Amino acid sequence: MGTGLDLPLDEVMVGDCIAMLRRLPPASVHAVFADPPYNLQLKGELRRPDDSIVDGVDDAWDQFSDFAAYDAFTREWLTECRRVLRKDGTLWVVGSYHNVFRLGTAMQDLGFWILNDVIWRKANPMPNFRGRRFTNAHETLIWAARGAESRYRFNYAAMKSLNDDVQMRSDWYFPLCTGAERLRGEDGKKLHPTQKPEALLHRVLVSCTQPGEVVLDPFLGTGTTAAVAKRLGRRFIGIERDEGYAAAARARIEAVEAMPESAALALPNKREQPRVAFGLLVERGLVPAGTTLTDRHKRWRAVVGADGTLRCGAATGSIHKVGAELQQAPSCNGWTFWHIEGRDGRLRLIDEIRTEIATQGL
Amino acid sequence: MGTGLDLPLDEVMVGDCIAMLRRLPPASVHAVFADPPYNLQLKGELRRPDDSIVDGVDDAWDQFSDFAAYDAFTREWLTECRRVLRKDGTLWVVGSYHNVFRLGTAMQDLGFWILNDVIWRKANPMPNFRGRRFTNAHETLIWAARGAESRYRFNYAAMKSLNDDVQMRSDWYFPLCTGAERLRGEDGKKLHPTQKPEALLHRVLVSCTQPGEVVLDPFLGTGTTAAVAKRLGRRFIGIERDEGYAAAARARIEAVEAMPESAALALPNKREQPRVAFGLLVERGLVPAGTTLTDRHKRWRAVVGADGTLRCGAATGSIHKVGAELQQAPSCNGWTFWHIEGRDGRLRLIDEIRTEIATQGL
DNA sequence: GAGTCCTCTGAATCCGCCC
DNA sequence: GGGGCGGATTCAGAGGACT
Repeated sequence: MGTGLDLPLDEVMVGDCIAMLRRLPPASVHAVFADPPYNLQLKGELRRPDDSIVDGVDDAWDQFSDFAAYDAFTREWLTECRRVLRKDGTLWVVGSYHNVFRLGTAMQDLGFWILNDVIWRKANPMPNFRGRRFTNAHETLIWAARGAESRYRFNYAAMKSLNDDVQMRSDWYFPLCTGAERLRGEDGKKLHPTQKPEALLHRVLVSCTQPGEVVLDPFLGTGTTAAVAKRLGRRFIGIERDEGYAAAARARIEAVEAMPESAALALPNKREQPRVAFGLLVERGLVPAGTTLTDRHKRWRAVVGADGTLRCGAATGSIHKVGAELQQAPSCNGWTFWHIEGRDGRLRLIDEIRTEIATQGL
Repeated sequence: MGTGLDLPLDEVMVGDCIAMLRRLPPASVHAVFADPPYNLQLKGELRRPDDSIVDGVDDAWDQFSDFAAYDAFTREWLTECRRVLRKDGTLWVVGSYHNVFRLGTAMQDLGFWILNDVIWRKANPMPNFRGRRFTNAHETLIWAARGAESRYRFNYAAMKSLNDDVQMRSDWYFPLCTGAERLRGEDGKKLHPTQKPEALLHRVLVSCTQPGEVVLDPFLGTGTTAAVAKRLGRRFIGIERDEGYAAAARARIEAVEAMPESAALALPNKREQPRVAFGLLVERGLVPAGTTLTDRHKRWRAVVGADGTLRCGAATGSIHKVGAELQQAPSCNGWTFWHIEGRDGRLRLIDEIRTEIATQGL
């Protein structure tokens, strides 16, 4: 990233988001979180969702022109975000039924590769006062990679541990942003109509970034994304059109303290942990050459070679290859297939021995 | 509806859905439920950690060359559905992140007025076997009126009583269609890859139709929509391209018995409603609408309504209220008063059924 | 019969480093 | 960038077999 010097890190830029995005170098941020304005079709003006909805737009042409204007705006900022995103970066977008279908369609058309749609289930949504619809109790987030070929980051193990050791699902349950977390003016009125809860951003950022990586929010508002990014040891770039919101965001971010990096690091996925060769266990004498390994049901037995290969009749090769060949399976994880039989007859998985050596260092 | 004679009511039409839709008169159905192809575009095979192969949806009907082809198809059938829909009718569509954004965009472009997006949270989704994404644990339904000016039907009180006397939210929790409900061939394999649970259709149809009204499903498959419509005393029109699916649907529908109209009617206005979600047992089919409940001495009998109320002569309302009224008592715990009579004449307390479902979760 | 264990399966855009 | 291969990866519920 030779253009790193051009990145206005940990700053809030004030101005039109498309113009500001154009100032940023390409392929420079690891993640984007965007909470764009909703499409309420009046005079081409874009409004936030708690403004009153315009009724009586029954002219198909008007509708089309309004949606067309929103779509054009959407495609423009998404295009710039995609340019600024690194090849393996991912992008999050939030919306409700008013606009989320336009967002998702535009993303797919521009080449983004959708990974999940995630539902934020609100613990305390506003009731439907007229009793004419179901209580609108959720918002939708779309998570997408820059392209279908991206090798994006997903902190699977971190998400699993956040969720009591079962896979994190696509439906998340969080309260609205209220109480002390909600930014208010001196008059006690909320500063921003759609301030998102920090817990939501916490999960988003922990899921797809590491400390030190750069998170961009083109619709920063009062700075939830930046505040959570700073606390988690991520760098941020915020863009906000409204000077008042931007000022509130800066003050809020200033008051945040970053946690120690040891705490901010996501639990490493197993793929990211240092690899231990089976040969190392042989060299160290933990699985001496000549040892006989067997599977869980003691159906097959194979002998360890001095070079870390296994031999079982004609089958010879890595612990994985021999395991697959014996089972006539397309593949096999030898670590979780082969056991050592102790003197008492008890079986011990070779993966346990690997874990020991990995935690002891090298 | 002067063209009523042309409506092929309570029939399964076999053929291309667009061609069949064009045969139907305009403004003739009250509701549409559509579960179109998702355009999954699966590439290679996927294996579980135990090396078994996932039976993915790779059927020919789900193959489209690109988004443009899928969009064109979508606009065509949606256009015909809108033509066939009555002015005040509503349309439901189901999708996943692969296609739902295309669906929603097309609907808005065609003039549909979105009322809600509803999330079906799956109790038992398939896990993400490679640990590369969040578990895809939901599907999205879009509910829309024919136009912004439609005076559509929403059975608010019925939804509220189904939901423990609290407004029904936009996030619904149901198990997948498995076990006895899942249609299987003689080989024991599922007949259709994407059969929807009847509980889902129960809630959909009770929310937006009345007995006698007409429900159209242009992608009928093995007939879930029609079966639930018949049980609820609604008329149906089903369109299915595959003769095998259509035959299975016809047999399934034939075996369904309509509940008495008194049970099928949604409550016209607010009343005292069940404290506990008795309605959940109704939706899940554990205490089907139309069932007759009786007390321990078989002195009184009352019929279960589709919205979770009880009806016994003039007495109508929650299981508790009706029990109290009949006994002329100040109060009554309906859970420990009402029984279901089995075929063998044995009585079973509804509280036992509640206990079962409560321990199973939600 | 009660309890335990095992097997099967569901709308799935499901790996990544090294050579 | 393509091929080879090491090795990482699952939850809930139903149903059947077995103790």
